[in-house]
Amino acid sequence: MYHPANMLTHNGLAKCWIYPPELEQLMSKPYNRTPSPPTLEFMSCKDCDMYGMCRLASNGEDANVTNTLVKRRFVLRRGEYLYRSGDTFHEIYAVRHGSIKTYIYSNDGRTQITGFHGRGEIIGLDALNGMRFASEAIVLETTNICEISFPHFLGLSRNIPDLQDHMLAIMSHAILRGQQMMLLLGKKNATERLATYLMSLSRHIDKNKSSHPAYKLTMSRRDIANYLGLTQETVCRILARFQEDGIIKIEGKYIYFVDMDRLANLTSESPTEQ
Amino acid sequence: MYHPANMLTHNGLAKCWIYPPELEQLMSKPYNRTPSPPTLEFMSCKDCDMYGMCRLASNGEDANVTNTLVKRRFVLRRGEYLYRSGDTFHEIYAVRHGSIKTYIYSNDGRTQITGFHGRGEIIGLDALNGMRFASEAIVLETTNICEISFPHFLGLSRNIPDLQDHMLAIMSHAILRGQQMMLLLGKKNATERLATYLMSLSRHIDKNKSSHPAYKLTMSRRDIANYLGLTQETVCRILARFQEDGIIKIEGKYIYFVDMDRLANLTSESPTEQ
DNA sequence: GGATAATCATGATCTGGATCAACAAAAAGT
DNA sequence: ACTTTTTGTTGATCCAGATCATGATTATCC
Repeated sequence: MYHPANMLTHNGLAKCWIYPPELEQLMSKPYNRTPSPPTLEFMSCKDCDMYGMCRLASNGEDANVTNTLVKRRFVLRRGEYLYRSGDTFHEIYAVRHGSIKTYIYSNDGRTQITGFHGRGEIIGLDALNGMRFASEAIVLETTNICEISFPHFLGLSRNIPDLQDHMLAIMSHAILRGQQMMLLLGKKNATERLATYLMSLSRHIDKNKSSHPAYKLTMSRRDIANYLGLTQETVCRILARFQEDGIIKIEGKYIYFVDMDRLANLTSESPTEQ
Repeated sequence: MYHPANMLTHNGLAKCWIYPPELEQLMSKPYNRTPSPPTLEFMSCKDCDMYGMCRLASNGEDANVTNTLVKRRFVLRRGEYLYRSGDTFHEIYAVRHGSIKTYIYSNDGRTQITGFHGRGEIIGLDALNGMRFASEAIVLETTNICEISFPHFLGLSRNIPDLQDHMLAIMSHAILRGQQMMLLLGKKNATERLATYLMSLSRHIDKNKSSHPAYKLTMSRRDIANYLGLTQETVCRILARFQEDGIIKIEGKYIYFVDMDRLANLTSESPTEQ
């Protein structure tokens, strides 16, 4: 399997066994070479999109307490790999807090980013056909990850049919997402791609940051461009135009959504649907 | 849900209950407005990629006889819909023989073909999140379809864990396919796209047709172009160039693979993998 | 079988976004 | 604090593939 030279280490050792929320919070605090990491506020399982699934596994009891599905949580920092292509598959992962990018290689070394994954999202599902990861997952900011042993999950789902149904729905959703990306890459122009992408961030938007809903872009312009089948320069230019037009406002890594209706219109999708 | 005006009828009535192979064969024979339909040779379940799954459902017995998983088979003809976007989801479908294209709409009416599906492939898996079809499936030639009731499947898989695993693997594979398409649409040029597409047909290649492996293109140039994020004209030109270069040979709807090694090199993927 | 409509093919022109280039700003490292 | 590296920004130029146009085949329909 092709791997271009890469400075980043595969820090499997950064993983550690499950620990109480207070300690967890402490562990993700500012740390040597990271001047101002995102503050990792305490997050209850109840705020996680995976809560439904975790609760199903716990027979309806509070998943935050029972930990039936998730046996292990750990923290990874920017630049660390969660898995690499070719790794044998044992676990799937849920993002509890933070963000991760996944990408694949063409055989001549070009890469295509296949997704940015935020809180509550499950990744690694592309590996369970073939039992090896075909993609790579790299962490974009200090990220809290729930690890789910796949054999353990299968065992649980034998007795809890709803859990199986839930997984099928999640995988079906991933297939849908792929189809939407085919539409974006195959039929939309650069402006529409950017607008669609920015709108898709709205799910993670922080409404308490300022007068306008804000989002912290943990990925670089280059990453966004790669994901959308464009170049860095084009992404820059279009973001600048959106800002000139008063649709967004950019301040460093933060993007403020000033006029989301207008942004929605630029996606070529009606704003009500999604 | 958006539906552009369309001449073709949603012929749900073309469906009929399961019937013996001989009758089945008879039913798909030449028929009024179809001057020379593809001859539908008798096909045993053993030749179908779904055989493994059907046999699992039948507890290892011959699926051709037991019909545990598939309760109904039917034939659709060119231009008929298998399902349309917005239809409520009850069944998934396996292509037993023939070919089907699936596509989605952007909200302003552009379409993106999301796949061409041949024998042994399962379609409809994108619907089980939301329980409505998000895509449309239209038949490209006289096609033999196995219908699998999804609730029935779920019931079976409760008692047959391997069946569930098999389904997860199939869905995982569909996710992988989507990622590969993102790479193709996001990073490959027109020549590479065509070469990749033609190579992907090799799975269905008929080696007995002539001196060279042959494939009958049941989809139009326009469909291929749409699928690959190109225009009709570009597809035409590149196919013509491939022919000039002695890589393929085109005769009407048939394409002959003259030099598959050279074709594989043009995909940007090493020929050994895939 | 002959009219009509799709589909396919190929040439001429145009353009959205890539590429190239040069610098500014921010991170990371010492 | 100061250097080095990475990331972001903006302008000038170029080109792969879209668009436009026209005719040749091939299906479809009555």
